[in-house]
Amino acid sequence: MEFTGRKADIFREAARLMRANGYAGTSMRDIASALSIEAASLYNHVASKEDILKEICFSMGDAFNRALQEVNDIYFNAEERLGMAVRAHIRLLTENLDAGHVFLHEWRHLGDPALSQFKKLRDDYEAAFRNILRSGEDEGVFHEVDHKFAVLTILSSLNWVVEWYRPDGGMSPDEIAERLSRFILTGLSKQH
Amino acid sequence: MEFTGRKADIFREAARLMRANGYAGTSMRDIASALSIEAASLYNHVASKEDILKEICFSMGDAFNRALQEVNDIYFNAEERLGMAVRAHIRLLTENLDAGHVFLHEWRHLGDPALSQFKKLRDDYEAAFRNILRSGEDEGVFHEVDHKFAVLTILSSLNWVVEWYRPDGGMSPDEIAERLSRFILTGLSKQH
DNA sequence: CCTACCGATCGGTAGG
DNA sequence: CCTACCGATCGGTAGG
Repeated sequence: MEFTGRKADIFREAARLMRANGYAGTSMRDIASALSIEAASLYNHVASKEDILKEICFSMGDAFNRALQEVNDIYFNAEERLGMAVRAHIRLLTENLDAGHVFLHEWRHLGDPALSQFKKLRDDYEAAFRNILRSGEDEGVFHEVDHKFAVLTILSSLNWVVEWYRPDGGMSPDEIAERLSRFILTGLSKQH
Repeated sequence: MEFTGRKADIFREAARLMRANGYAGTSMRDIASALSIEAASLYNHVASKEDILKEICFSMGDAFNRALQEVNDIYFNAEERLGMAVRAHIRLLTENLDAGHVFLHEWRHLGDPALSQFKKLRDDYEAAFRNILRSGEDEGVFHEVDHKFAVLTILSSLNWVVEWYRPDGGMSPDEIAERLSRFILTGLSKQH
């Protein structure tokens, strides 16, 4: 996240607490207490609790879209672009585990119009991903599949990383991305 | 879920509300109101709010383990067993979308000792799934992969179904299971 | 960034 | 299953 100073502190601690206890389970007093200030002082930096959620969700959503845009702007073949997209996705999630979790699960606490904007951001991302699958078919290297279904399945296996990834575990983010790419491309079976 | 009468009503409405608003975002008054009774009346049927969460999480966890046990008890080859396990998993989730969502995401609000018991239930399930992959390698039909990593990836793509499945959508649960099995086995690529 | 405070709502209990 | 209620905590504001 591109924030600095006090605001960054607030978003960081809020994301950490909301990941652990959910949006409704995290009070403004919890966030303030983590920063050793009073709850009322938070309102000098943010307008409301939902404002904090908005900033976290949209900063992550923007980062995902920018990263995928970059991958799709350069010319590479579909398999290379898939690998790059997977790596970028895994890097963003593993470098922002707390905000990533909030982005993936707590957005449902947004109210309109933020909720609709957020869904659009997510739809854009999925569309850019489908784009890669279509290229792969055009190049004759990917099976013809239901793009919507395939992208949801692929993203689900990427997103679950926030549930089990540990920075001090045995695998680096790029190693995880590499294995996921291979799995997405070739599957489990030897004979098909 | 195997409950009947008033208790079943409570669990059903609680799961629906907790899926939409999270555990902390669902009050006992919300649940009572959905049943047109007073909050205090709920305590004639359940001991506490956490008690409701416990029942939902454990009834789903038990159902998943029983289903997978059944698959593994019958003799079939690994590829058949994988297909049956996937189908059973998708059926359970799509038939219990609300409870499934709570099972997958709200368990973190459990306190010990329930939390530890729940994690054990989940670990048992993952172990039974790894069992299938090991059989597949022994039979020489599956690639040798990191079982822990592979099972997490497979389950993630199955679990994401609760996020996008709509009963009135175009795909039946068994159709979804069929496509997921194929994807898990063969992946996207034509040449590998 | 703080003190002091608002009305609303929370999980839960007593007693019937 | 209800009325009546408890102490605690909630998001947020006024005013400095």
